[in-house]
Amino acid sequence: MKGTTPTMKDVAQEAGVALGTVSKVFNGLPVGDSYRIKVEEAAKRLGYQVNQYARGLRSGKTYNVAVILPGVNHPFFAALAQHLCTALMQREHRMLLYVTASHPDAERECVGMVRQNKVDGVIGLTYNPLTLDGELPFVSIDRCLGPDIPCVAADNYGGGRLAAEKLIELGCTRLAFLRTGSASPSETDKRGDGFEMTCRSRNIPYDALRLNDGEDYARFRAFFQEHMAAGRLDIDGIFCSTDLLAWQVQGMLSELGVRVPEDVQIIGFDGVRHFDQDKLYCSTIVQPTRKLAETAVDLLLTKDRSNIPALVCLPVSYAPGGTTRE
Amino acid sequence: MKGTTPTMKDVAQEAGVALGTVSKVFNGLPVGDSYRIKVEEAAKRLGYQVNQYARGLRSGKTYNVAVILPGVNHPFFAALAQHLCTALMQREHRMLLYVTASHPDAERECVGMVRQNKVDGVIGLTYNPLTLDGELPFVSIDRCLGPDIPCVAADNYGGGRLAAEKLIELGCTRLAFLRTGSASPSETDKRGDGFEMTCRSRNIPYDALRLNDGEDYARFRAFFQEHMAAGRLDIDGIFCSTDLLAWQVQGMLSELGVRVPEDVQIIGFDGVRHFDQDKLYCSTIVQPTRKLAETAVDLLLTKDRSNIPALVCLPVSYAPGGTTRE
DNA sequence: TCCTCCAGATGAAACATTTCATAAACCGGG
DNA sequence: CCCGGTTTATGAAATGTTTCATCTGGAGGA
Repeated sequence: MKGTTPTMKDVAQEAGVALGTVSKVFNGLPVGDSYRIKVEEAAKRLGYQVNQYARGLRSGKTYNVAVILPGVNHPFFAALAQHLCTALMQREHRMLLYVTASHPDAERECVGMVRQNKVDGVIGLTYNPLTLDGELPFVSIDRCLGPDIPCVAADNYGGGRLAAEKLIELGCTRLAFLRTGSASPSETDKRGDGFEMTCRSRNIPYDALRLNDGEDYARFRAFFQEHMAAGRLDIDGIFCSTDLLAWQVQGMLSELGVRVPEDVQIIGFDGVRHFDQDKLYCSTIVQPTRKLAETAVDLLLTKDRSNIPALVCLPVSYAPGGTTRE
Repeated sequence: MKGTTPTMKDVAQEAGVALGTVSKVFNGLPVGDSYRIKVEEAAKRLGYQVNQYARGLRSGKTYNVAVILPGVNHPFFAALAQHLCTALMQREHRMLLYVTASHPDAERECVGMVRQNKVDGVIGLTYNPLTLDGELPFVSIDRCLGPDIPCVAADNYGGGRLAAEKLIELGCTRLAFLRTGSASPSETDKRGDGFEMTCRSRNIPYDALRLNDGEDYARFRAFFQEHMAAGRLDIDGIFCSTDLLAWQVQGMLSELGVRVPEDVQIIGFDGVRHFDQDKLYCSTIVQPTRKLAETAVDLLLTKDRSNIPALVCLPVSYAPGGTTRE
């Protein structure tokens, strides 16, 4: 017992081999079997663990990955964070989590800390393109930031189509698409685009109401009141760009005395759940959160960074959650 | 432009000073003002950032902290994670997040990774005592693990008392305490203890139903049915050990045709909110999540580890959330 | 003018690893 | 048994810090 944590040199001495040999064993490089065994046994005897900081210093590989999220309070981000963490750990990496609260300043600050910390790569769901200039492998989740930044996202367009198809299938004849401005500009729009395309091709009348950044939810309320002119809502199917919005719309409608799903059916987007339980907030288009996380990690850790797809689009699915007639 | 990231040596050269002087500047050690300025300007010119791995290797200080949580899906844990992250970043540390899903195996695995990663300390909300043997500074959140492990927790006992007092104040005459077995054994019990003490001292009749690990929620349903013998519920105030439970109890009661808060008032515990919005799930005893996180971080980063309090107990508060008459 | 001190700057050594040029070991074939 | 050729182990150099023993310059006293 030396009282101090054992080093590779100690292991080499204990095993009676050279320092470099021990290094190779712990990096999976080819080593003669007899040597490998000697080293492994010596390491176990001493309780040796690789010092990640020395490794990081010398080789640049640090085995940890920075994850930048707007927050972890929202269940979609929370699920993402959780799956990213487990996916990374399965691949022997650690997750360095930065939360930005969506402030560009905070995001910039994170980039500084990320660079300072010398991580192997960054997985981010951010608003600004994060000026990493290709210094570091970067994978974006749910936001296409540029041609040379790989992005993994749910099939937002297809999800929009699916929502429209479901509502029509469930008997709706007059639809609406509601969207908040706080979400990213490009991706959430695709949900609306898919929705509108389907409505048009099926010849179903619809309204689309997009809130700009900073605008109040009051506009939604006004929208509903307009459509209640005849005493009852003249819309019977609503697609909301997020479950959060769908949840709030439910509140507004119940205040107005409109019943869900009897009078109007609502479909949200995300597939988030109450607590970590099963219950959905509403009928919804479910994002494949786990698959998103795993794909992002795989993409990031791919050795050959020359031919990486610019966009991986994962399929979504429909799940009834009480705000539709099925 | 050298094409490679600048090192301290580069900064020293650029500033025309010695290597050690640059080091001192970046560690806040005393340096002559003229030197300090020269170094800071040179560093800015080169865009220099301290290499944390070299620093960690040499000095043992790594400026990152491991945070071990059962999960990040539950809004209470999510809020905790978020506040821990910001509190750490404010103190120039990074958060290495490990999620365990409450499996002892996963927790053990985390300890290994933590040790291997050479972090400055660990903040954990875990089930098992995490055999760190005082190797590393450790702060436990919400669970008292032992005499030499500092713990920061909400005032669970006081919260239980507060819940009982509120219900009584709001006119309840027959109370119940419900608790799930999945939460930690000791801490959640304190909530019940406080509740029962107050009921007893105020001479209010009450039932207490504690679910053991693995037992089904069906027992709660059975409990309610028993108490509906007279056609209507003979209990008019319920205290649930968590908001999650309160939420599910609401569902059961609405199935039974019991109205909340007209027939029975419910108070939960945690103070978690829908998404990251304001809306509470129920009337509740609010945990000071942010304060918990900040205290844990401060405790962990305290230099002088000799006289650290074994338990810091933070005050809770009551917040009406629709399941009480105020 | 010279000597003594002292605050403060200096740079070599150490930290634990990876990598690479070199050396040793091994294996067949003549 | 020896000799090329190939495979595999070796250990010194290098990575970017911090630390500490040493050195320097300047002020103050005689």
